[in-house]
Amino acid sequence: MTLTNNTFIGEYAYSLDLKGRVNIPAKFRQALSEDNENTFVIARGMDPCIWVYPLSQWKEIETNLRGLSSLSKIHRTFVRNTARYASPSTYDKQGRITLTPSLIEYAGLEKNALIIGMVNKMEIWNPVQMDKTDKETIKIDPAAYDELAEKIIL
Amino acid sequence: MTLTNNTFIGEYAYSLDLKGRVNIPAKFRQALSEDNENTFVIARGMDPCIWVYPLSQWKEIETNLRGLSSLSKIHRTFVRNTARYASPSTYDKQGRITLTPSLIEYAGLEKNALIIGMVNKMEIWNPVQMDKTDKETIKIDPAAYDELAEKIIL
DNA sequence: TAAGATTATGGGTAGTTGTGGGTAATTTCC
DNA sequence: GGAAATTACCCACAACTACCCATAATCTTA
Repeated sequence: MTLTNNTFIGEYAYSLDLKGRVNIPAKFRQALSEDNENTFVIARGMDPCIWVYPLSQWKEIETNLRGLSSLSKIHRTFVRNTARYASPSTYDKQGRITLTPSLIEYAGLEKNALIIGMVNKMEIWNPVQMDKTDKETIKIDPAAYDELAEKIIL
Repeated sequence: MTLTNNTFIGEYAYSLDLKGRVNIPAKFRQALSEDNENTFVIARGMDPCIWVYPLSQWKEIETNLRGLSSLSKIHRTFVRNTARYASPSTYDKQGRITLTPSLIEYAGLEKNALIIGMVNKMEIWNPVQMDKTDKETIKIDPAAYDELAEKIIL
């Protein structure tokens, strides 16, 4: 079953090799539309994980960043922090992308890598860190979901 | 992987040699479109760093500067400060540009240089100064980012 | 169930990239 | 006009990265 273009769901466990490479799940690769040229853009996530965008998705973000003027300090800082840790990565013949040492360190990745589909992008986590974050998440005030209820029908 | 034309993302650590040369990351050079003739324009950044524009991008800025009337003191000052320290620099066969002593001093550059992709341009920082600025950035009111969150979906 | 195809993981190699230094051409200054 | 200083261009090496091949495990299909 082929998924909707550039849409990622599900969870996969892979390993990170000595050269900093991780496999992209075959299903995710198949979901990539042609214009992405087998390329993803990896960046710092808001949580301690790596965000992986399809190239076309990232280009939209770039377009928006271009619209911000560097005369504004806030805008400058935002562009810098967003673009700084981002890096394009084309997957090889075996379907792997190479992560940057900086992002591996940021996400605290070791041998194991958990890849999670986030619909418009994917996340790469250290499984240990994911567990920890899961436990903290439970403490979220259920009332916070009320706001979402207005936006999303499950 | 060839990037989008004249678009720069990512962070690179290079060294400044005794002749005042720094390497331009290979990826950035490859992203330069032909009409730039291997040339960048270096200028003072708003932060204590050097801004490096592709020649074509700089020409657009010049056009915008032409549109400012010197009748306004603010405009006069802005044009003067922008144009004053700007200088074109073509990279050599090894991919390095030569910085001016004035800009090296302004950015407080020593042995190490941090090159940061800012989408439409790049920044050259002394890593020590960058760290300091990063720490100040953390203090920025998170609410200020909310405005941006409405414009850009990550 | 068995054979073939696909997928996940490891490692080797050739080409590219970053850095230092050298030499010739150009500019500056007396 | 000539010497000194500066700049631009070129060569060489070491480190790294992208690309390729090999193998084992898993899934698919007849």
